[in-house]
Amino acid sequence: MATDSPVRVRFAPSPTGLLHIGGLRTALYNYCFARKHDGAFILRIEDTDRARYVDAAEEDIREALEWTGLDIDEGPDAGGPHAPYYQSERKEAYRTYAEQLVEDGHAYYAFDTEDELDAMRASLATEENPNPKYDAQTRTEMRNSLTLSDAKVDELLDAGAEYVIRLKVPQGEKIHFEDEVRGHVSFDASGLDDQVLLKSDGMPTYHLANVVDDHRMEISHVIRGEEWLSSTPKHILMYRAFGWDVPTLAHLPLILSPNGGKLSKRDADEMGIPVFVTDYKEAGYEPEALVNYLALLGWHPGDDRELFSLDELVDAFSLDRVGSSGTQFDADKLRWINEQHLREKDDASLLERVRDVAAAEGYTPSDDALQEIIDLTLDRVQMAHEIVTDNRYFFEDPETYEEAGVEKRWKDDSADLLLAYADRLEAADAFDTDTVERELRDLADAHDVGAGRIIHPARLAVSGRSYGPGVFGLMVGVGRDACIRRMRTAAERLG
RNA sequence: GCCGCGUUCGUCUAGGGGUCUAGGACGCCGGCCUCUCACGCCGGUAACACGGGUUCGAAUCCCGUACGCGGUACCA
Repeated sequence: MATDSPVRVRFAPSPTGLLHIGGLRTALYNYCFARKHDGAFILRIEDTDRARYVDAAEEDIREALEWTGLDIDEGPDAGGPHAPYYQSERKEAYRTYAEQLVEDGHAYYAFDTEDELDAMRASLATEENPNPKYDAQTRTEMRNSLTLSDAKVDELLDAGAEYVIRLKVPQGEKIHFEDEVRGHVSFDASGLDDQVLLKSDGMPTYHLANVVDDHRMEISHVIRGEEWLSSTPKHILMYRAFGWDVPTLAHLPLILSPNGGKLSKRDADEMGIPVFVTDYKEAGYEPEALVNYLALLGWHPGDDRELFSLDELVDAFSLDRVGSSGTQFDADKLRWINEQHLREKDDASLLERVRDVAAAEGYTPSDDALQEIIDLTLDRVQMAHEIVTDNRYFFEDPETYEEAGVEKRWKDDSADLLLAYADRLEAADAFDTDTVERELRDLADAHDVGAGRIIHPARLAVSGRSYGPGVFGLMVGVGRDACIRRMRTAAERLG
């Protein structure tokens, strides 16, 4: 294993759709590992599947990485010594490598058509073995350069017949490797099939392109999802056939849906758990929070800390603290982490953040007013947008009054008390929390009632709700004219 | 079906032969604070999948079973 070489890791997504949350976590772990070891973080676009290629996917990946702050050292935009970073642009190079394998006896041409393959599988499939392989056994009965004469093979090749190149998996061999998160892993080669390396359209499969690129880009550590664990022995075989060192391997546990299954678009929608990174952005999560949460999903810092900035994650990260079991997504915890990050934001950036949110809702308060609203609401929300969307009374008069609140707090004398309070506020020579409170308490004394007798109706009148920030601050945040107006309106509406 | 990987509170996890009457966090419940709601603080609930073995001693090591997940494509 390449242990002394400089750390070079890659995030190698396939542009087949929007970037999945699991993909972002893979990118994050790679990023942290690279930064931790002063290595390089490389982005490589694995666009070898023409059929599933989605044009907007690459832009989405780029945006997701930028949003979360995972800076790329080498890649399509950043450039680098191993360009191009698109596999589709290296089509011919892979063919050369595949042919080299054929020449060396580690791979072979196969001319079987899709129908022939289907027929083979159909005839061999049994209940015991529903997925027959193209392996050491079956390849002897198929049309390939192992069963056909050299002359026939040349003839087919010359005639431009469609073919693939398949890996010639050795028989009865045990393939062992060390995984940084799982320890020792071994597979029996007879359980593998003769993996297609070069497709009939001339494109490499993932397996070929991945091994070739990881080698030529001098990737030191392959950190990827557990879904690749089963194909790792094929990759090892290829490294061996090429005579290359195998990078250090680390397979990350998969992210599961809260009900245990795979995190799918469908049940994610049903449980309000976005699958795509862009959906988190749209839902209003702080990128720092998402990153923090994702880091903790399958990795543990070794102490009791839970709140991390990206830099702190880098500092604390190590592969040997990555867990090996699948991990269920917990939206509540994410929200909690989001809340913590929101509170750690400095005033200026929080103000800017909330200003954007307000603007999106059609509100354009002054910075002073907005700052006041933030001060009043920050410890009552988990999401930035909730400062605005859960507290619209700062921007507009309430149209309705919370029923349970009215039931509980609105008494026979409430209207009269509020009317009197409104008059006092109108006459007051200031409108700050002290004045507002003093006027209220004086009024309560004058009527010989508890302050709550006015406080609660006032809150109801001004915000339409029975809960929220302390009334005095709330009223100042709403403003004198609006408060007076709303109290008089409520007195009229609620009697 | 076969192959592989996994299994500690509901969830994320710590712990990796004795320090474990199993620790932390989220959630949930209760209390305090209080004009309400939050915040904060205090307290509580709740787990070693099961069965065998090894050992003086097992959550920790081994085997088996169950369950979960992944793979089993000219998809990645």
